[in-house]
Amino acid sequence: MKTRISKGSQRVDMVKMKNVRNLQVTFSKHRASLFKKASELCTLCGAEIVIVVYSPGDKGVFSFGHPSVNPLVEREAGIRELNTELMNLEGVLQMEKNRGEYLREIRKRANGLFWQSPMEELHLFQLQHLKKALEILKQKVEKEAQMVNNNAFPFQTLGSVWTPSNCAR
Amino acid sequence: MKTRISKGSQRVDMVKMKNVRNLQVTFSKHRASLFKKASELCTLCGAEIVIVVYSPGDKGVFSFGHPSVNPLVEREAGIRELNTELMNLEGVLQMEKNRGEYLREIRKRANGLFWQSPMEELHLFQLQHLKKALEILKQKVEKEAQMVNNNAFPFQTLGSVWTPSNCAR
DNA sequence: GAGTCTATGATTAGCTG
DNA sequence: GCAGCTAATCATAGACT
Repeated sequence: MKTRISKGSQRVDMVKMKNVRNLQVTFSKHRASLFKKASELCTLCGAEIVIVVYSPGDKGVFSFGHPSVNPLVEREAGIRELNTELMNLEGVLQMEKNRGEYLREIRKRANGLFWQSPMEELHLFQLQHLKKALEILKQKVEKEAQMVNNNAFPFQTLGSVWTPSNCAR
Repeated sequence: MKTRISKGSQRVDMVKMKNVRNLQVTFSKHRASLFKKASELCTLCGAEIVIVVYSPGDKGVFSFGHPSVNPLVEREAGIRELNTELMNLEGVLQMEKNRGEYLREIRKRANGLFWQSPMEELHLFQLQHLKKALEILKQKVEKEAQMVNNNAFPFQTLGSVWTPSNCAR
């Protein structure tokens, strides 16, 4: 309660904001009020809102979602699955290459008569598996886009669900 | 300016809100103030924010993004690409099936000696193309997640970028 | 849909604990 | 990081244009 130079100037001199401590406090307060405003809008008008906030300096990620949605987690899961699928596809490619080499080698030595093996069926099975995985992945991405999870809980507010290392920024 | 019964009650009796007209007005006002608060938070603290709002009754989708991001459009594009890839894969599968039938048929009639054709190489090329497409798709999803576009424009506020039909909710 | 107006109450920056 | 404080500013429901 002493030497309050410019009390209550509020949004007038917001641009300066040099002090780090004050910046952090201001960020937290504004973030809280932003999420509060969002929840007001949800309950008031029945709207559905998703908010993702990257803190200054990329120290953390905060998200708000109603009626459901942890978009970060879901998206992260989607990326991980895409990576898995790519590795699967890589394996299929490698097998295909090996098989090609193998075939070429066999063809060099003997002509035909080695084609009773169920290689084609195995290969077909793998492609079908890959296709199924991609379809599931597609469904998840679509579900993420639609955001219809009708979660029972009114709001979700998550702080720093990603560590900066995972965030990869 | 006449018979103002309960002026200024503000957030006390927000729960009722029966009138449809007032609901619409309130939604617009609150949405505007929400985006304003978000932009304040951006400029104040250097945060990066993405907001997606589904209007009550699913009449439209509104989004706010800083420093870039039209997450809806990008995600929609991603889904469309996934669909394309799935159709490609479907085609590969069909070719694989046909090829299997063809091989089996040939094997029944003659033993070997038909394996000079470049079928394996063709097949390999298709898989490589598919893999490349998936990698590009993966990059886009990751880029979407990272949201580092360093757009020159300070803010983006988009109203109803999806029509309800495309929104598919 | 989007402004305008007005009284009222919420919000907030900077500070302390 | 959170909570409380205080004075100054802002936001907003409802009505009208």
